[in-house]
Amino acid sequence: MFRIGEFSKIAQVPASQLRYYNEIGLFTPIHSDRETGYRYYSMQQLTQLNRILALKGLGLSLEQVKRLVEDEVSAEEIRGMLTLRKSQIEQTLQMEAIRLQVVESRLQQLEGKGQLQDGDVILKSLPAQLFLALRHRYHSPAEALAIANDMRKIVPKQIRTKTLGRFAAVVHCEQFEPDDLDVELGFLLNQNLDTTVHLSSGLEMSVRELPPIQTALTAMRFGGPEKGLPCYSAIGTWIETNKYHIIGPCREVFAVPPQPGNESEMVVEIQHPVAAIAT
Amino acid sequence: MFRIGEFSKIAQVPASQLRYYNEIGLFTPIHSDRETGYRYYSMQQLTQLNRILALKGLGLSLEQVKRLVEDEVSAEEIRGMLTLRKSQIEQTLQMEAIRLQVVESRLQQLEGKGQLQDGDVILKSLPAQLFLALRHRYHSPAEALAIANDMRKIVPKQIRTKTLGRFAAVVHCEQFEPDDLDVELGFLLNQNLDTTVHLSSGLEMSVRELPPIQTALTAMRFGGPEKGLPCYSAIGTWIETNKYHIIGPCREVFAVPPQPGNESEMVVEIQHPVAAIAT
DNA sequence: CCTTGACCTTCAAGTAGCTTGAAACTCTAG
DNA sequence: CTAGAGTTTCAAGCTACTTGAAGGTCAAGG
Repeated sequence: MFRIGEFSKIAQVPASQLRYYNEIGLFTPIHSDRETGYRYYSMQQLTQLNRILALKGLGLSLEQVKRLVEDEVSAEEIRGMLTLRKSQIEQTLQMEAIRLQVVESRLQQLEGKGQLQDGDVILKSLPAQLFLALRHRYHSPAEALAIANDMRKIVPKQIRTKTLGRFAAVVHCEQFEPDDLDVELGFLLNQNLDTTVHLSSGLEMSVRELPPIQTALTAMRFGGPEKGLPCYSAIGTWIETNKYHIIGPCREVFAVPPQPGNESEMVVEIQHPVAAIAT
Repeated sequence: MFRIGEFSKIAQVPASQLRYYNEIGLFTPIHSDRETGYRYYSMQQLTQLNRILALKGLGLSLEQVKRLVEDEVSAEEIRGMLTLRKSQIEQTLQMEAIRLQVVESRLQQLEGKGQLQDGDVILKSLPAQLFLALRHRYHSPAEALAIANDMRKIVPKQIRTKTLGRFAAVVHCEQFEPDDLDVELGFLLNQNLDTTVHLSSGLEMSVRELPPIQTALTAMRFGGPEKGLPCYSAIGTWIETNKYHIIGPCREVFAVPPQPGNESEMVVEIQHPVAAIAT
């Protein structure tokens, strides 16, 4: 039998942690002196402690570890816990990889420019997104606006509010030509859907997945498209000075959609997928 | 100007979080009503909030984010922060990858056996380890023991206690033959060292790195090598039933080294690198 | 036998980044 | 004027511990 200090040295675990595990009932000393309160551990307990630490090392919570070592758990449940944990790890792995990318972009940006904050352009990484939308060629901005209004009237009646995200646009045409606009309009979704939505014009919206964007350059536009110039020029300047290039269609996500009556109150996030030019 | 609820919907950030950011002075509403305490935000603040969320998304602490957006920070410092963060991410990436491996091993083990706990054999993953050691062929266990005792007397005098880890052995010989033991004896290290240590026999210990073991099968031995049989047989059984194989030399790490006088009190962790047999 | 110092005890508070809840106040539509 | 939605502050809770204070215990040396 060893007192807590010696046992902690042998097990390479801080004594405070052993006390804590005792407190929450995860790992109990083999004997506690009634009079003095001293905890006593035996070498045989090392095995149990190691098992606990191994399970904890997989990233399970102490509550889960406790259930596992107390063995009130079927093989089925264990499999469930581990499979869940596995997918969690896979997810963090992905996310961390993206973070690394963004951090690297930021560092590169620093090299070129010496500061982090350039006007109101922000570097982000965007996950994949479900999108209930219609891609169409419009011959005037007004035509597009009409369809958009139609969508914003019809869609919320057919889809649960919870499922429905923000209104957004993907701009497929390379340049802005007012009489030939190739734009995909629709709603971002929070869950998958298996429906299509028919508009009054007979056109049909369907669901597809927008791919993730590892590095997006974003800017906020307050007001209608006429306010867009400063944003686009800020993004353009950024791209030029930092030696990036655009690698996909631009997205516009409406934080505050245009309300009939005061269209100029809208707020839009402009998202441009970019990448550093290989050097 | 928007009240907190509406702003939180637009920004997609819970109101509680906005209140918290206000409390810690990270993101302050543009106006607070003196009488009612109501917080009011403006659309223009979306940009700032987005910047904050982007930096936080890189995994920086709110304290760090605060310093960055308050802009009391030089480009040099930013670079430092980001480079640090980058290496942290790289590290977690590595660790998570290993966790994933171990979880997968565990799951495979479940497939084969239907339970997690097999005697006292535990699955671990071990990081790379510095090792101050001497590899030598011994012609009897007693000879090895003598060298070990020599090491345990001489080394602690020359190396700081803080640097010195546990006493350990790597068993390079495939089978146990008492008159031809190829064993590497020495101390695990907590920091790198640039010295060699001369033993009284004239032999010399030097530092090398033990490679990491992604999946190790470990068992605890309480007592001398004569107590080893149950451990090795438990490990062997485990390997057989779970269709694994051994992929490297076995290690023995001394949690409680043999004390002259009561050698039988020793506690040793046996570590066997293994991998699932490809199916 | 007593003291000294190492070791142990419990209890409380602190960590990060929030979330949840309670009790009370404010605003807006009908 | 009132109901109900929205807001406020304050407190506590979450995880897995760590740190510190105040005080009790133990073994060795004088």
